[in-house]
Amino acid sequence: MQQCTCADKLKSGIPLWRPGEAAPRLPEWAYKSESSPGSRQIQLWHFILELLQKEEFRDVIAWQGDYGEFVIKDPDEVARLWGMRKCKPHMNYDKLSRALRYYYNKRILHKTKGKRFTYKFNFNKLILVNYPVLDVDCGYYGPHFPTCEAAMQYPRPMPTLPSNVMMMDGAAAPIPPAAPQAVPARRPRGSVSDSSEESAPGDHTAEDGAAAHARLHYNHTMLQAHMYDRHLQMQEAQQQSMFRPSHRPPCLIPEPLRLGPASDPMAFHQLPRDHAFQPPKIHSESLPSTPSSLSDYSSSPQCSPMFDTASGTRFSFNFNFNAGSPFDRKPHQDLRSAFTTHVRVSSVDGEDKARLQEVSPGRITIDPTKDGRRERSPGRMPGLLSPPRPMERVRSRSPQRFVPKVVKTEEEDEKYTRGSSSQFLAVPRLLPMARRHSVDGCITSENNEEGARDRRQRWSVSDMLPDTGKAVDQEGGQNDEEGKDKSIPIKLRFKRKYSQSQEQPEGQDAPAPAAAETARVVRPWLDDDERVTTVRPRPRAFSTPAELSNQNSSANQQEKLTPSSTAPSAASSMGDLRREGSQEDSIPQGDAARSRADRRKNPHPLHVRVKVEQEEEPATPSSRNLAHHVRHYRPQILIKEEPEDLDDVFASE
DNA sequence: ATCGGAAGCA
DNA sequence: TGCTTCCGAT
Repeated sequence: MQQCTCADKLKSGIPLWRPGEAAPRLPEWAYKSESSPGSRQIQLWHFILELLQKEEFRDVIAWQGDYGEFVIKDPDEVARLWGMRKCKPHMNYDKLSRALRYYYNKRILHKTKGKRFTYKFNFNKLILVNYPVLDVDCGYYGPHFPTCEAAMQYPRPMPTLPSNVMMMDGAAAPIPPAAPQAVPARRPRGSVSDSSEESAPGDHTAEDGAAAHARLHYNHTMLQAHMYDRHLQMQEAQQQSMFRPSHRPPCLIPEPLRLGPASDPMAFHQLPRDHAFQPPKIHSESLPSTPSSLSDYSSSPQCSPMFDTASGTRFSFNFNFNAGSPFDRKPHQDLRSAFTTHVRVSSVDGEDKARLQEVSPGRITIDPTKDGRRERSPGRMPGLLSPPRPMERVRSRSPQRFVPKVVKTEEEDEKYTRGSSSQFLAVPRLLPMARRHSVDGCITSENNEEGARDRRQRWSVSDMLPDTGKAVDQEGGQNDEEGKDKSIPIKLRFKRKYSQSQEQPEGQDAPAPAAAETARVVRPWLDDDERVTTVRPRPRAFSTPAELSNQNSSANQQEKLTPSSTAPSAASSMGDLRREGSQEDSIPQGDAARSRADRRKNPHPLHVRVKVEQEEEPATPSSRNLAHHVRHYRPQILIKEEPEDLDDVFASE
């Protein structure tokens, strides 16, 4: 019996059939599954990424348009190749596209509407699902298949990045990454195997499992943190370009320091360049012709998704910070969006608002006690930037000082529904709190009277927090209902109120604005699927609005954003924020005790509400496919930013 | 062209 | 579980 599988043939170099040939009559082995116990077949999206990486298939399938977007130029050929790989000689585009459509529900892909044969990867999803990005075991797949370390042609550390700022789970100091030599032997190309089992940290290295895991954790955190930073920088720049006269700062990011291996926690960039995967060009007509003034981002990366084909499970990106093409920016931003996921600012003081987008990974503070100014939220700081594996739903134990002011909009609601999934990477708008504005139908309280009432409302809310010891409704029994509710636990009372307000139709016949808004906006409890972490904004000195105001308008084109965009855009969000921040002179200082300079240098950390949000279940799953849908029901992360504490917010009003 | 239900397969 | 196959609807 011939046990030769497709995989065997591929490994041995025996072609199944050449692209372009008529569908052959396949030999017997071709009809056998290549799957065998312990090794899963290649998945379609892996395969797509493979093709996208290979130069020779540029005329068949290629990156195009936005980041993660690709166009199948020759559907029949792609189908044939896929069928070849899967030993399905009758594969065609109709079938292949059905498989692709299944990725819609899984949020791996979505269709680029209006563009034929054009789909877009949801790298956000991929990253989360395939966490960790880094692994100590990095397979090698030949020149087209980057090793992990090559994939992590990591941006050189920011000069401002202290060596001890990342503190995950209480770790006081970073664990240095393994030396490159520790990377295990390379796997020959062609071994299509799922390394999910075989690449567990420590499996192939001499280091002890805990250390490996810690390092992995660290690496992943660093990666995400850095991406997060770059994401924010990009948003900042783009947003500036949208709302400021054009003119660009000479250099947003200082020339990176060349750090030695000992001091460089992410020394991947010192690895040989020939391992680096040359990313597909992410050029496109949708990207702007960026003026040279933009190109002085010293560390603009070439950033391209890469699938670790050897592992079959990991997904990574290439950073080439030496190859800063202006065309890199959009992808770059999207990539970072993938890590920041959804950021919303709802309540910060003027300066923090203005600086929020400058949050630096080097300043992401997991251990909040470092700031001696005041005590922070206790308890574990969940992995906003380093999600635990597996993703766990953690209930924040003590959200005492945590008074979120989340303005929930229909837009936001829709954003997380499948219907608007075309904006996977969109970052929701940031809603300034100190001076709340009406956004998409949200009720405002701009005038003084309402503002005052609003303050009372919010104070009352904070007073109702369990830890204040003042669980007395200072609203003075606005209605009988509320008086009756006194016997109800506070949290439940608020939940009820919140729910009621959510059910209120927006717009006409709204109840008293302040009450409605307060009820809608303030949600002082943590839901079961929410957690709290803390982010410290990067010091203002790193980039100022004035510097950023020089941004030209090309980023606008780059984003292809319009005010009427269906989904809130990062840039518009940041625009809201920036405009708020620019009014800082008109906003009373939130922390009178601190000088402005001091606050620039040491911005208050921000509480971040991290929501592990279940995807919306697809509507009306069929009976048979119900289980199917459930299988694909995966969590996502929603990040909502919160003020460090109430003093800043309330004092600023 | 695209979508998605349904059933089947490994 | 991840498709593959088929097919009716839009």
